[in-house]
Amino acid sequence: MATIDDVAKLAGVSKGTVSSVFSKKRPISKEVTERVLEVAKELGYYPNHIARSLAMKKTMIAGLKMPISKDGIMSQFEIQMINGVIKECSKHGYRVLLDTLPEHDDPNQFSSDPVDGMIMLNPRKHDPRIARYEQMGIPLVLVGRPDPIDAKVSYVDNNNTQLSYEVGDYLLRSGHTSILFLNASSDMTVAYDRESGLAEAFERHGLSLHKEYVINYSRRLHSSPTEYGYISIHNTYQRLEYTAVITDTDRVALGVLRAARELGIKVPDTLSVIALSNDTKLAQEMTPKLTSVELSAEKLGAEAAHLLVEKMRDPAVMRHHIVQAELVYRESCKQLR
Amino acid sequence: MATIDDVAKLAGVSKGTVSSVFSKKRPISKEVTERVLEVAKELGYYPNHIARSLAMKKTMIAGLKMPISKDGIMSQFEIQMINGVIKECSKHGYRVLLDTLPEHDDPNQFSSDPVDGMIMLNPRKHDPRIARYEQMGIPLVLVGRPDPIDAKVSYVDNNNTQLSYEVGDYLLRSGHTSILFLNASSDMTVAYDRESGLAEAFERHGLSLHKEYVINYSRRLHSSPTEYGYISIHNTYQRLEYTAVITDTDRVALGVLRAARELGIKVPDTLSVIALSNDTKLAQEMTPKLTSVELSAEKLGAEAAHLLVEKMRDPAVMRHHIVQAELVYRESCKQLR
DNA sequence: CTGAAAGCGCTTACAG
DNA sequence: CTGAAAGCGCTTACAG
Repeated sequence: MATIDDVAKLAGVSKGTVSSVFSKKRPISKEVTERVLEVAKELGYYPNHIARSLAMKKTMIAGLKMPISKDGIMSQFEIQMINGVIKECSKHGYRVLLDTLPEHDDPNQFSSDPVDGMIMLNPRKHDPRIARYEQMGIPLVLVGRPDPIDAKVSYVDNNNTQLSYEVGDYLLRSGHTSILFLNASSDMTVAYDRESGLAEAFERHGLSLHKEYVINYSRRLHSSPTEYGYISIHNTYQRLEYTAVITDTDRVALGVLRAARELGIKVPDTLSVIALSNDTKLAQEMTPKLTSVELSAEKLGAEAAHLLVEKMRDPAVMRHHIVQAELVYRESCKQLR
Repeated sequence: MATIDDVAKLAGVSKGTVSSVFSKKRPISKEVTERVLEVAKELGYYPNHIARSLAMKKTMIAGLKMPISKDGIMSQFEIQMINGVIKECSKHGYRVLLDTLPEHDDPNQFSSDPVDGMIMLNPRKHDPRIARYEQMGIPLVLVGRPDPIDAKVSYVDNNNTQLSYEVGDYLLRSGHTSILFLNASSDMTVAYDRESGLAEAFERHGLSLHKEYVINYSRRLHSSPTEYGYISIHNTYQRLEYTAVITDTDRVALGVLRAARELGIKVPDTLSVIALSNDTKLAQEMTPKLTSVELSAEKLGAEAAHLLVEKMRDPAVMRHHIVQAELVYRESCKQLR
């Protein structure tokens, strides 16, 4: 393919002039501009992004480091997060490089990415990569908090514990005292955070969260989140007699609603339902419309990207940002008093 | 940050030697290797990907050209497709550059991407970018067929026309003669393809597809796909008296089911419902379980990536690949005879 | 407004 | 096994 040299020669000008015609960084006379453009078109010349990046030390690309799980499945949360990153980046003229390649065993094989900055998902404990990006002088923003917490690194995160406290408090204040909690899979830190938040709400109301009212999703036991919700209601409703159920996601709630319909339980009249995340975005399209928490995975991504953009402008910027998930009241909960 | 020169000097060797230590492209003695590695570590040296790319004319990055809609929403189809692309690319050591930046008005501003090849979504009619990538010598694979069809470009696509023929044929053979078609937005080529496939099925059965039985989604008129399905049933059921409805996606079907419930229409007893795509993956979690088409968006992405990897190895490769969408029979359709 | 030249940080024949 | 030098295709002071 044609290079800047080819164009310069054929147009009878210097490379610098051709460069300026395309970058517009210094004024070029109209005649010359036209001649260069014409020749460029004739030759099918397009500036080489890599060469330009090398010369300018700037790529206008933001990296997103996101190890892909072995089964290759991205969660809805990840997907929305990516979406947020992309939107925010493209707003500022950055493109996004998805780096899903697994880490090489040999740290010497570690190669820099052609990026101006990096967003890293789910940092591990004592993640060595954090120091590496520091050394390379690549601005870094984490999604999820660093462990141990490091005041020198920027990150964004959700307020999971506080959130389930809020949800629990809302239901308890509404007069519900017996609440079924269909939590996330127990190996997720978010499940832990949520349970402790909910337990705290119970305590605050002089009650306690009974173990048998907490069920965890299990990929092994449940064929799908919806099935998980469906089965759990059928298995427990007679026995436990709760007046409200908190579900992991809206998909789980979908199963709860179905089971309720079958059992003749009116939602929200005899059973209130509330979902801790709005995965499928279908909450307001259900019958009844589902009261749910907007986790704002997308916002999380957008905030991370926003922070990164700032950091790329000024590497001294250092900040933490907690994205407040928001409880959206719709039609699936009822005040008992 | 440290460069190859710094390392070379401090280790008392040439740049070429340092280069070889990292690339392992030619053997370096053990002593020298160790010395270089030590110095590199001390200096915090990591090879510069951009400089390497320029020298090698190879980036190990695949581009994914995907204009982001103004509201910034990616459809489930796009998301799954991206997922497929990423999986396949990372399998072959490629990272993915998401290029969501809107096309610049000025074609002279068009800049090459730092990629070894490109996957482009939804090519437009007479898309000028196709020729551009050709000129730049960048291997290109389209997702969706080029318009007009160009034998020189590689692409993957669904068999949309045939598929809706199949769906129509299935319903007609089942004894349905009056079918409502809630099609995609009319500006999408897929909407055209589907309608012509369905019309063909009608003809084959000696019938014809009446215009008023075909409704197109409109972002302006409908607040959501689900709403589109819901409203459309309410607006037409008394007047048109169909026994089956084909919907654009499963989300539209969700609205249809809700409207049917309200109107006391039994699905599938008095109304059969079938969705042409399985966007939310909720088809089998609905009540009744929805008969729907599995478009295999992810497969589409993976196939595109696979083709691209081949093309990057050998630019002469040229191929079309049709991903067969599959009609999955569940519980929402009834045989009338 | 334009040119000549150095420089960005690597790789790669060529030589030894 | 290693070095010196040219080259990848741009940008950017410096000079005029």
